[in-house]
Amino acid sequence: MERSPVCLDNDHPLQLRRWESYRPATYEKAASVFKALGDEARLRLLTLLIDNEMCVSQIAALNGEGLSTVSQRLKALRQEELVVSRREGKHIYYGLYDEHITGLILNALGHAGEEPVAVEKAVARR
Amino acid sequence: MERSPVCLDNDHPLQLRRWESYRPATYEKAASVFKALGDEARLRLLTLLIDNEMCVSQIAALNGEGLSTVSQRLKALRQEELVVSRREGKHIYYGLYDEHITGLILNALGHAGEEPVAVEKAVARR
DNA sequence: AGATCACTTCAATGATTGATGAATTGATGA
DNA sequence: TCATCAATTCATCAATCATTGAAGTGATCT
Repeated sequence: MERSPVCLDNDHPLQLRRWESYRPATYEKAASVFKALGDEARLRLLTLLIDNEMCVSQIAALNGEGLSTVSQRLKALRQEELVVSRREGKHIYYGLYDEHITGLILNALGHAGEEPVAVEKAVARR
Repeated sequence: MERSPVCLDNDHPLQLRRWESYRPATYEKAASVFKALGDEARLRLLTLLIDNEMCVSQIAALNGEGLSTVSQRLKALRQEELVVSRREGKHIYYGLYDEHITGLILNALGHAGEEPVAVEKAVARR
């Protein structure tokens, strides 16, 4: 690995309390949830489930996608506890895990939907 | 592609208002922000920046990593407007883009840090 | 101006990831 | 019980991603 500069000699004071206060498993878990959300197809699927509890074949038909494609996506979301499933007759219905998930998605879409900000924003924020 | 079942014949009523109300670009942008957050190394780096505005070589030295590794990570975060940079003398200092980012990270870490929930949680929520 | 320093960009590599058809599971209905 | 249907799992392939050393950039200092 390349050598790091030695600017620490110049005595940058640091307070690492918050950074150190989380366990490795916490970072791992939080990152894996974000990763599950970080795919356009999965995010659209989650948004769809805000208004409608739906079965797998419905979702597949609605988007013209394969069953296994949709099922794999739902598996990823289930593993992160973003959705829950429920069998009813021949169908398995999926819905969002809880209201916290709804808030997370709507919040993100709300921010992403805003117009591009001015270049000066990063400076003006202080 | 495999054939979809035809359960739509069974007449599932749907209301797609919210799902349809977002533009493709909105989903794309929101997903790409989540994707940037969905990497453990980047998430740790962001958390570090909550308490400390830091220069690249400081970060690298703190974790025993290469300069270019850290610089590439910061580039990804910059592109999603999660961090801002500022030159001061020989150093370039990085900090979080705004307080909204701080809230997003702390919220996610807070949830991820909770103890594993009971199996019945998904049922009990209704 | 020339040298040095902090950082960024480039390019190559290995590791993950998402989509997909085929095979499988498990519940339902004849 | 046997056939059917919805959904899942498996295995493969292409595409994307993170890391890393080397080369490049641009500001600072003498």
